[in-house]
Amino acid sequence: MTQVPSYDPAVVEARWQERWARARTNEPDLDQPRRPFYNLMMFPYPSAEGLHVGNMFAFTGADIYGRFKRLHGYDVFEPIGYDAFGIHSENYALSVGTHPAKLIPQNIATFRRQLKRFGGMFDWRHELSTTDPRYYKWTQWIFLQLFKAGIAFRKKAAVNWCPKDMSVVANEQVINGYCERHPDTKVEQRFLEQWFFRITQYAERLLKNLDRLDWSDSTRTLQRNWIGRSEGAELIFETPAGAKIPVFTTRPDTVFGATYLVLAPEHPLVDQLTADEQRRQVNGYRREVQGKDLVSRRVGDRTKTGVFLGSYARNPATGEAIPIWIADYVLMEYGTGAIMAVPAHDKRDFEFATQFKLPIREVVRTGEPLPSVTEDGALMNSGEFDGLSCREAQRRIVAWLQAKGLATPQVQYRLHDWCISRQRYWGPPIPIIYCDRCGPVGVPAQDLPVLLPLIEDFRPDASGVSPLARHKEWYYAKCPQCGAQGRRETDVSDTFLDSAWYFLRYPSTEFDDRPWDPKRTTTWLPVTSYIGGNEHAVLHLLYSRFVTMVLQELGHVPFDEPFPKLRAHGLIIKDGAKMSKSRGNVVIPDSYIQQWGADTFRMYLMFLGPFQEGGDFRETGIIGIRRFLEKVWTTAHEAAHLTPGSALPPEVARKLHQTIKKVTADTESLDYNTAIAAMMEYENALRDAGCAMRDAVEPLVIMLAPYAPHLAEELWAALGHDRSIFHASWPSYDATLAAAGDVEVVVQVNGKVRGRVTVSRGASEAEVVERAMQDESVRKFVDGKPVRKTIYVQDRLLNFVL
RNA sequence: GCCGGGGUGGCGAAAUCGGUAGACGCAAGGGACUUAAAAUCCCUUGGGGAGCAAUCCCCGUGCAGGUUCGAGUCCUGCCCUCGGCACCA
Repeated sequence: MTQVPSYDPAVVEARWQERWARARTNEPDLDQPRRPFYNLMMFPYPSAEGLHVGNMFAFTGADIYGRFKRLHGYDVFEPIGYDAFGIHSENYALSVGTHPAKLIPQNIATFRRQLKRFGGMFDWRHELSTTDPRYYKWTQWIFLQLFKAGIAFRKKAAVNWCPKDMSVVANEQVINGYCERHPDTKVEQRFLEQWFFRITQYAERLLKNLDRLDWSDSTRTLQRNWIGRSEGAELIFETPAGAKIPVFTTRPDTVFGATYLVLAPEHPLVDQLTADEQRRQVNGYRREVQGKDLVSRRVGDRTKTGVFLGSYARNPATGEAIPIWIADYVLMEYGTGAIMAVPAHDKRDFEFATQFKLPIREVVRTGEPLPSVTEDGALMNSGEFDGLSCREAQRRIVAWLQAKGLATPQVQYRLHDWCISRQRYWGPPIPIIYCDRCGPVGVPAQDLPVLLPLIEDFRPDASGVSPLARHKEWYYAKCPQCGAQGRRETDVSDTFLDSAWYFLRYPSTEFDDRPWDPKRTTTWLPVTSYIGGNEHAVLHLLYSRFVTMVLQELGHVPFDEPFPKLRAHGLIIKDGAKMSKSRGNVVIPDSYIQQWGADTFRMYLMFLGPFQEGGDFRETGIIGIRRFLEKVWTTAHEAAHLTPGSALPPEVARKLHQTIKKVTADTESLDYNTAIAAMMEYENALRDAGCAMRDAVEPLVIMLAPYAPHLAEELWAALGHDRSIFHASWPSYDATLAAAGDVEVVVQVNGKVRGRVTVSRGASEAEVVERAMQDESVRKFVDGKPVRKTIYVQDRLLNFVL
């Protein structure tokens, strides 16, 4: 018996991590790659608790894919960085009383240590942090490109305002209308002038390009629904005084049933349309709505509220005067901020009309009870259009009203323009100087970055002025155009802007005179494979696509889609919910790695369930992976002591080729759990056959390398190789051999399994029928009755229908 | 309420094209080895029933229907659960 050393993951893993770093194993030649493969994973937000198991699940899955491609001969570039700006860091810093500029480097140091310990194939030369001035200089530069192109603009928009914090709070900080930090304080709305990006201008392109992206269908569906294209028409309702109220509707066919109008409370025409006797009530309602936070205005079936303005407008189809109301279920942000209410055929309008006793007129006969929303029906109560189908009527009615100047066909998107202003401290300052004479002026490129000053009192105070505005030496700056004294923009930008371009920066991190090097960019981008969480399926991905599209239009990058191939992984659930600090269910991987080793823990996470679906974190079962690795360890060491020569036993050879086939396919499709199961089966087969031959073991060690890289390196070296296993090639399989061998065909009688026959693969139907009829049990159930029909599925099943 | 996932043994799961439901692993039970224990190895393990036995029969993939020779897989309606959300006209 050969002497097999014992497996000590701590020693093995430290050894190989040190060797990888020394030999620069994971640093591809970015300038002269033969087969570049940009393997990107969504960078983490470096929280104070450290990298959690959910992060590690994501990174392991992405790393396995990168290593798999490396073994296929690609020059894999796998960078990592930190998305470290934002409200979370700032709030955390406030709560512990330490400056974020001090906290973040600590957090990053922890993350870096954890990322190195788990054995990711990261190219550490290209690490980046969004908080680094060398990085956010270019975030600001991108803002300026959009500003110059007219894509960045200012407008007023509502924010959540906590009177106690004297500060803006995010939607997620609003709990049932109250401030997260002050449970007794109601959050209000305030209207502030803010910077927006005109993403809506790109809605059609963002939507259309989805068709050619290699993304999962569910992610594309989420994006499509978010963009929310709907076709309809803008109809004009005129008041006796001549005011024109445009409304957007997807159902112009129901215009004869529009019995009142509803405007958003913020609608600019409300003042003008309010009758004197209603003014007090209207103003009261508007105040009430403004007193509500933004969050409680969304979601769910709420009781409808609203107020009559006391005035009327003319229905363009019927000519009758219908009342005008305001209600908070109509949003200023969508369409024209006004709707024609058709209570008979819209659920919300129906509820509202019922509550306020407004007339309901059925105009589509559908045979269903009101409100009937289907478009399968014929028009009624609609004058000359009676009897038409809804589709037909939509075209005809719009054409008819259009001729009278009262309608325009229109496409509306649910997507809003992107508000990038944050009334906060911890972010990149928006590089704008306000000048009384010149207006908002962009900071010249040579003056970038506009450094975020390291002020101690970044806490919002009672003045209600942004923290940055209190620092006069920073706040006042010369107008770049006329030289007069100007004031800096004191808002910082959204973290989604930081992460909307980080993939462009990674290959070019060493350049300070350009955001990305053109040659590096054409060599490595667009990103070959992007893997990240489904929770970012909408915002991050949409914003990145938008920024890339604009940069392409402006001539800065040669492609308009940054992520041609994307795969979304599932979430790791703990105690019935995703891991988050607020839920207190965060699991940190360190102790598991210490106890079991990174390789075991990586594989354990991947074996938990399907990578693209995620699963519940639990602690039982890690031992199973460890046992498997120990078995491979033993088998490989035994093989190392045998002299190669004789051919593999046929059943081992067959199983080997079947395994290579399955592991190759499953790893490519990210079905890591079943790939691991296949390797386990193979190792079991080797032990059953008592076969520890080099030709049987080496392919297994290579297949294991993406999953358990340190262990694979160690075994590869033990097998006598002196270069890293990642210079080896992925094993190929012989399809004929993989398909060889006998198969068991199930024999059914009337759909029930009554017997099994073993035949050689690809046997003819006649042969299988003959064999099946010899089976006693099958004969018993056929019982001499005539077989009406025989169904044969090659190599699988035979069914006699009597 | 809307959008997108998911629901299969005691547990995590597998079944890739409508064709043997439960691969692989955990846990549990039994056995071998050991002075003993740990580790390791071997066997059993969806539920119910028949048989001395080899073995055989019935039921079973959230619920109720449907299509089909055949449904975990397809269709209709519902329930539960996770993630996202901006009552989107």
